[in-house]
Amino acid sequence: MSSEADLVLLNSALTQLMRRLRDVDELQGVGRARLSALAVLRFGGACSASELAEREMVSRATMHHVLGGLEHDGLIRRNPDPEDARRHIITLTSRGRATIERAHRARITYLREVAADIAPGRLRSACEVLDRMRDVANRGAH
Amino acid sequence: MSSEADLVLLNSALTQLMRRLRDVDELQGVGRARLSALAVLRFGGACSASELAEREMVSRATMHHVLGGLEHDGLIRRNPDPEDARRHIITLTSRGRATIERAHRARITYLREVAADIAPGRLRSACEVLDRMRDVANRGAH
DNA sequence: CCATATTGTTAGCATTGCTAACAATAAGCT
DNA sequence: AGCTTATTGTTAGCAATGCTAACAATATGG
Repeated sequence: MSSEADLVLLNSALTQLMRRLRDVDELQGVGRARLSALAVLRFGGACSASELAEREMVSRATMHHVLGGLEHDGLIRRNPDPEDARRHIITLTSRGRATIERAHRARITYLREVAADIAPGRLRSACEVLDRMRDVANRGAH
Repeated sequence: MSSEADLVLLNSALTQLMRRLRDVDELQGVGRARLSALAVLRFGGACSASELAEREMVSRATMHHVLGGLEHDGLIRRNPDPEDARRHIITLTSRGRATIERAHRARITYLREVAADIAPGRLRSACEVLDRMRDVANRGAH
């Protein structure tokens, strides 16, 4: 039983906040898809290119291109899988890990600045609400 | 004085929720940049191509391409400005207006579903928090 | 052993973004 | 008036991110 006006406000706030986070990301000099792939590797662990494509909900061909760029920039390595000659296990290089951690820090720092004048209790409640919404949304997305 | 863990959670929830909203957008059969341009025209009013580019924080060349696609699909019109022969005033066609309103409805409907089990008071508070954060972020972005 | 599936790869396309250049037009200054 | 400068739309050309369709190499299941 949520108010229409609340949801409209939420939609535009989400959209514009996300745009600002994109601006923060762009300062890293690594594209969105590449940064996102690094994040999946960092927080989800090493895996094959196909599995990475699946986690990112992107085609294998697209992930192949993204990984090509990341490898060219020395942020990942493609290691042959000893148990399956078709596969490559994708791992972060130390530069790759440093890059994604720096980008993550930049986002958190930015969010802290932007939330500076929000009462801690209200902020926490809002985070819980969004986390719950994310959960419900992801449940439906599979 | 915001907790690190809250902000980390907020970042991932924002990112993933936004991805779901993108999925909803894609069902409209109109690309992101085009949908966004339609939204600016619908909720900000008719304006020139350059002004549209500025509002979307995108180059004139990029906006020119986006408008080309929208015009080709019959969603906007480029009308010569009687007061300035260089300019075109961009207006929505009725199909363009219908398209952006349908897309907006789809987003709101989706958010309502995803927030179905959140208590109205908590949801409202969360919306206010995000609205405030958006305000602060946009203040810094100009 | 043979059919089928999976994995990575390539080719080719569309969309979204950029910068650099250009012509037409407007605006400002002397 | 004329001359310079700024703005507007446009084009060309590039890069990144996405797609599908096809292919070879390899696994897997009968």
